[in-house]
Amino acid sequence: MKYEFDTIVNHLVTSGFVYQGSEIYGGLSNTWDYGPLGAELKNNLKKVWWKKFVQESPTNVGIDSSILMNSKVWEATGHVTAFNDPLIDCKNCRARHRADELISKVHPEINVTSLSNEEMNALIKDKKIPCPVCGKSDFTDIRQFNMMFKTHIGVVEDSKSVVYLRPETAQGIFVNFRNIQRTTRRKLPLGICNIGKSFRNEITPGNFIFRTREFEQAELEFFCKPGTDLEWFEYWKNYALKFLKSLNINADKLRYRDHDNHELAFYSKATCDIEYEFPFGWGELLGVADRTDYDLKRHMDYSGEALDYLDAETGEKYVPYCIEPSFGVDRLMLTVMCDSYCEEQLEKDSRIVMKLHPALAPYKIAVLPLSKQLNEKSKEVVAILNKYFSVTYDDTGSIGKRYRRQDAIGTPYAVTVDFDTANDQSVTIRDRDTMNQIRLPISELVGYFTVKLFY
RNA sequence: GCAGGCGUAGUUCAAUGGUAGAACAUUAGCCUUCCAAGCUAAUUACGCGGGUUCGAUUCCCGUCGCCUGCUCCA
Repeated sequence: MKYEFDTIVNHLVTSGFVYQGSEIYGGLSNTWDYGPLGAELKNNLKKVWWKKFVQESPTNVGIDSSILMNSKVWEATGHVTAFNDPLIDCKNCRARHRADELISKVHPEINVTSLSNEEMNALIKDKKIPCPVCGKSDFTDIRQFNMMFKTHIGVVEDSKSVVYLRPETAQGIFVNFRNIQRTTRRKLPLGICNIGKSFRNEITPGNFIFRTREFEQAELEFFCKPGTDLEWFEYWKNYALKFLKSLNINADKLRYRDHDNHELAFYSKATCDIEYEFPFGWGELLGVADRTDYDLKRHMDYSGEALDYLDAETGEKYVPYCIEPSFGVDRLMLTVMCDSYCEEQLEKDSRIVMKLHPALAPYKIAVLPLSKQLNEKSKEVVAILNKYFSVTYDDTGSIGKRYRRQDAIGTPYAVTVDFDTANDQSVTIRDRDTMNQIRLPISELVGYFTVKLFY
């Protein structure tokens, strides 16, 4: 069943998963805040990612690196000069294009990445490359838009204190490679994980939280011996897909997409995306890239520090290659929210259910007294369960209505306290997906849910 | 950023050059006691700013935001 994107977005916004940023001031374009439910879901998502990529991995460790970095980092990586889109406007129809793409569309044999802006300008004029929209060839000169956000350290805005908000979290890992390798005493292969915010001044953000200028990444930089990189590339491609499937994401809506040579990033030897079929179409969820030894080598050049690795067994010294699976956390959010949303027709009416994996659900258990007179006993049950699980409580409206409310936010279990509870010390557990009910003693609840909610 | 469309309670929709109604939702009470029941109340809206006008939610301009396309990539 396919649902309109607007329908899903509306549900997420009205139920407390996502709010428009700065809403009371008329909003700020393409900024979003996660509400109580969204924040829980996002934390859960990061938790299971960390569990799969750090905790359960024999090779990987995790760090938390800072957003602000020495500007030389971005000179070394090439972001200051190359993380720019060469934009060009058609004077006739006013459409905006990327100059490099204009050229490669008509002349795929030309390697546009090696061209300077002046060369591209000249080429477009010489070859009379047409505008794909109106067909004329009458363009402005190329204008460079740096996609990195700039700010200043210190209260005085002089040029010496310019710093950038990182456009990717990866560099926090590369610059720490030596520290981590030394302090953990790990041998290669060694993977280093990092979750954090990145910032890109995108030209065209949109599709709700799919593309925003501030976004969160969950990245792994996996360092290995040159020559073994393609093997690891395949390994992490599979691992990433398996991870997504373990979250009950519909496998039919997931696919690999290999990058053609001409669309590879300047630092990458091979890249494969995993895409999800959103209601608005296929979109990238994560990318796995073979970054080769590009980053470490550049940092060696620019910092003058040795970042190579000594294999004590063989005596070999080399600069490791790096495989990077890079997740967009907000895109993962959007994926699980879209994927789990459904509307079910029941006998008398219908219900909205978010069939979230229990490990991801904002609330694991809703405690619902059958009557408001049972408040006291119900709150005792809450106090037992909330030591272990994220629990919510609701005593307003009919019991059926409260079940529906929990369905709509993805709560997998409801515990109902009724008039027998005081006598038999038992409660009814209602399952979100099947709507079945079982009765269980209160003393067995924690054990029961621990098993049910295990990821 | 460019082109087109849109902007009235939380949601879905009305009406109007004389400042707005409904349904659902929400909250409280009664009733009920395991899947959106009923009754009685209550809360809540013309995105923002300026202009025309005696008077603007309505007309005009600007702005902000949203949607669609160009775009792109975590």
